[in-house]
Amino acid sequence: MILKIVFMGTPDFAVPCLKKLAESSHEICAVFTQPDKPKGRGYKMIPTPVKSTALEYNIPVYQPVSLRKGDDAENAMRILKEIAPELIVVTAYGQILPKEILDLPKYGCINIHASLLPKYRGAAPINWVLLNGETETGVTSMQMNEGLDTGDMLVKRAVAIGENETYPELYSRLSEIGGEILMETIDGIAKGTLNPEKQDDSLSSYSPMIKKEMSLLDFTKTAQEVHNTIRGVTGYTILGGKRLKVFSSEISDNIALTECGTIADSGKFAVSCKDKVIIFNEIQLEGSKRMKTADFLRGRKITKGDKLG
RNA sequence: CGCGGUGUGGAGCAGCUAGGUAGCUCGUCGGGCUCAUAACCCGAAGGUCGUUGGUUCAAAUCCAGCCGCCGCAA
Repeated sequence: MILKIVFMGTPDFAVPCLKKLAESSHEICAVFTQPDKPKGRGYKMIPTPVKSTALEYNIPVYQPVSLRKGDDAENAMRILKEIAPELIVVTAYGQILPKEILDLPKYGCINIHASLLPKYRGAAPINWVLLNGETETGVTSMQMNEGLDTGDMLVKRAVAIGENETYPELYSRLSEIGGEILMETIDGIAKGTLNPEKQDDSLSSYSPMIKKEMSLLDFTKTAQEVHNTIRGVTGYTILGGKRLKVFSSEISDNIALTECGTIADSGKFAVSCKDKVIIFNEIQLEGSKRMKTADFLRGRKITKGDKLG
């Protein structure tokens, strides 16, 4: 069965889903994505990843400012009614759909969410899973309702998280899985083989948006907590008055602890936390590019006892 | 025109403020030491100093434009 589908999504995470759809036999009538915004240095206008992908496949793109109010919302509603999709697929779109849209397609709207629902509902599940040091996460598809990630679950797949796995790595893995889950879900809808499962609200948790202050490393915390911050939101600290981003790290059991926030081993860029020493593996100093710490240390000497932060 | 940093042999950096022989830590190659080594010693190769133009007797260094990379902000 070939379905008429409208796709809604914005960031990289949604791209594998869109690609799978575009390469399937289904008819992708339109893509909705957030408006282009001035971004980056010099406020250049950058199209969203989903927009770029849609254009590659010659799918019409719509970018309403809002789906809930204003002229844009009315236009969007008119367009959607005209298209009359049988299914709307939403992945990390960044807008809340009004009930009118949820009820429009014959098969309703489905959403791909990067967590094992009902845990980690909300905007930033991947970050929070890492911040909390979870060892397992996954991707869930659901039949959307008016709540935030509260719809009935359709297909779910769990994956193990690596000890040192970082946000970009997990993000990319889960986005690929998202594409697979989506196709399974659509197959299930077409064949009528799905068994929607209600979410148990008593087990639910919520993952709010990430604030940038959360990335600042606090070496008075345990090494595991610092490590999880680096993994979850890419940590940063201050070295010689400059911002130092830390992209990846590992915890060491062999290096002797020194005062919190000081260099414990200058040959490895090891920093003491509350209980153990953490080793930075990949860093970037403000104004410079991202590099392995081994490379960094060739040009910039640090001394045991130097203080960060 | 949002603010700022940066571009030097294969890697990471110093040198630029007060123009005048290209330096450091590594890597690579050759040799030595060693039972042996990622360790140590000796030696070698490798750079139009991002690019274009300007000032100058002379520019990596001063001036202007362009390109690339990056931090902040959004």
